[in-house]
Amino acid sequence: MCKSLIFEVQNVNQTIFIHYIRVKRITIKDIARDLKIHHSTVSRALRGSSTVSFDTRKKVNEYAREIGYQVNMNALQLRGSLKNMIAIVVPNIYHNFFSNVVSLVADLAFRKGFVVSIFQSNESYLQEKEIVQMLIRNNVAGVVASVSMETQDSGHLRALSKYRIPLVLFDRVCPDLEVTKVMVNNQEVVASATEILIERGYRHIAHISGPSHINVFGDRQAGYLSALKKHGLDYQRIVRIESGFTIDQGKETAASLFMEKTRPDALLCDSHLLSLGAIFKIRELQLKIPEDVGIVGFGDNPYIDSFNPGMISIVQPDALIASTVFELIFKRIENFDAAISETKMLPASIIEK
Amino acid sequence: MCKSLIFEVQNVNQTIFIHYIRVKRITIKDIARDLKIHHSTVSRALRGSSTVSFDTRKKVNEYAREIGYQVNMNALQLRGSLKNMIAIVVPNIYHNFFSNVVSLVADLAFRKGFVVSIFQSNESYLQEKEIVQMLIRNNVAGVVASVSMETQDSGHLRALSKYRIPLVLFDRVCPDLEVTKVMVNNQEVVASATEILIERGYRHIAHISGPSHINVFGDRQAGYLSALKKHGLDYQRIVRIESGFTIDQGKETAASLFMEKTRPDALLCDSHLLSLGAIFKIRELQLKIPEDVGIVGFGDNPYIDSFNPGMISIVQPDALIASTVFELIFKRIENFDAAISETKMLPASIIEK
DNA sequence: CAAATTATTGCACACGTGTGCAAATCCCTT
DNA sequence: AAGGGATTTGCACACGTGTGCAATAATTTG
Repeated sequence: MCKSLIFEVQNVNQTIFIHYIRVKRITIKDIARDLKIHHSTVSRALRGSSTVSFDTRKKVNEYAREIGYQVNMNALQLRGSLKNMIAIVVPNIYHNFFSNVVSLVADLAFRKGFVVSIFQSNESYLQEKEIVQMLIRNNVAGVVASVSMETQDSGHLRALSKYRIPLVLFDRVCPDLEVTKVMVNNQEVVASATEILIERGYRHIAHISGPSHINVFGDRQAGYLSALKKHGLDYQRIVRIESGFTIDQGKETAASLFMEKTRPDALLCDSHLLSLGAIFKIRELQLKIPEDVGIVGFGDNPYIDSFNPGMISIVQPDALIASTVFELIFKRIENFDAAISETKMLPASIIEK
Repeated sequence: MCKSLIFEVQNVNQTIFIHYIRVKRITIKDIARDLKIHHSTVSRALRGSSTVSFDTRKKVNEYAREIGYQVNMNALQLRGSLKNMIAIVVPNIYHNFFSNVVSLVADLAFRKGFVVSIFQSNESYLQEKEIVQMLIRNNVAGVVASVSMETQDSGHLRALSKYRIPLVLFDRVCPDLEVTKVMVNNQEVVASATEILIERGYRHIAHISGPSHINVFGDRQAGYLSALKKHGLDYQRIVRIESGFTIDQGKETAASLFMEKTRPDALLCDSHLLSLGAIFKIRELQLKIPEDVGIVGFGDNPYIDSFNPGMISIVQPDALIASTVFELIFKRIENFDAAISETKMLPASIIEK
């Protein structure tokens, strides 16, 4: 009944064994046998075809329900390369920004009858590549992604086009890839936030950011620099963090910045967790926010503001991003060539405390 | 090249249309044709069979890589009901507890070569049922789930057994279902937390909980009541919230509790978001924590404690839960009948501030 | 009542893959 | 050169489903 065979597969960085299990499932042929009719008739009856007599249709549907028949999607998809799964690939889901967007897109897609799968790259290019290849193997209808920090090469994403699987990138995108994109006006909003700091009198503003080859961070760094230039400030300091953002990194980076000969009096943090870490470190150092140090963070945590740590928050339009992303991927699933290379730029807002 | 057909499908509560797209993909037959050999030889070559000559093997693999061939998992799964996808079904991923556990299980599974899909029931029984049926249709290797608040009937989960798809429930489980379970000692830890409140002098302790038919909440309510009884306290007050937990609900519930004739002097909150809401309301009312009101919350947010709102946190062992869950689902994927109806009870801990 | 029309059902194939078995090719030995 | 074993390749089928087409059954028509 249950025969198990072992299968060698080359994974990210190790050879592992996948155990494939063989079990028999209830099929239309079982129904056909029991009802003494042909399985093609069963198929038509289940699809509600009017070429099947009402009696047969009724009998088949009732019996199918009785024995708990479920169609085998693999057969269905194999037959016609039928697809009803949308995959979402994000660096992680513990950043509220990602889990919010993912949640919202998933709900919209579910309502339209799609199955939504969520995948985490863990900010690893290799894992991201592995995931994308797996998605091709699994015949997904469409892919929504925000790339990892390590991702510079976009070959794995190009492969999706080869298989005519539509792709929509959001937030973090590949600049060299001509594909549907949903982005936030990072440069503009960070420039504004920096100006707010300047207007409030801070003169030594440091920017804790990510690798500049990622549009999100490159744009923010450009916005930061343009604001400094506009106001003729000399001091400029960008710390680029290459791996994923954590609270500890926020703490450490803040600590080392405060050790530098020219101490910053304001921190512009590109991630919610970084700003939290920075705040903890600042409190440890017995400094006050915003009197001693100004903080700008990305407030993807809806309730953190309620603790009123005195920071300025840049808020991304999660719901708008999600609905735009879904609208575009849906359009492209219906017609692969539609909205290709379309870029939407959505406005972030700033909450001053 | 791209023929699109429309398909009527009965969804949760509406009839919707799924657009199935037909595209042709690169197959081993393409490789066979180009290399003028039989597709079965290609198949063997790709699998690294030693019955294929070294030259042919090399030629095939190089060509496959060159044209970007990816195996069609649908065909693979259809052939032998091969399965390499683990599905995780949770009420949502915006509660840190769930996103943490999901994240960790996903990573462990990925390392073993499984593909992990994450699904949200949104605390809805109907959506949960829909998801589970879809998982059966899609031939998953195993299912990990934490049920929605609405889930009382477990028929949809039983259906998994019929198809011999292993199931591991964690945290919120179905009491009437004989299946592998990973739980936390809720009753015990809540009893302890309640006793801590009592020892600190609080006498009117209210409990904001969930529907008692869910083990997690039923157990916690029992723990709460047993502690009160043990210390001979009269006041007992349980507010049962039937839908998902939000910050606003925490606020509202706290507000209404403080309007009652006997005002509670401590709140035991069954969710992180509930306790946050309660804290905000308490601050609004100009009350102090812990002087005026004691708060116990489920601290599934690792950094919230750093804001030191003066609360007592019950911390669940996320990593241990995740590794236990994965260990069990893996065992059951290898052998469906192993560890069935095994129940693991893991210890939560209390952080006093 | 026979013929024509329509309603219903069965047959066979395709989708992409892997594998048992047979056929074909190769190399070695005598 | 012929036989024999070992190596390599091809053939055919199965997995579950849906659909064009043909065959049958039921109904209507003249």
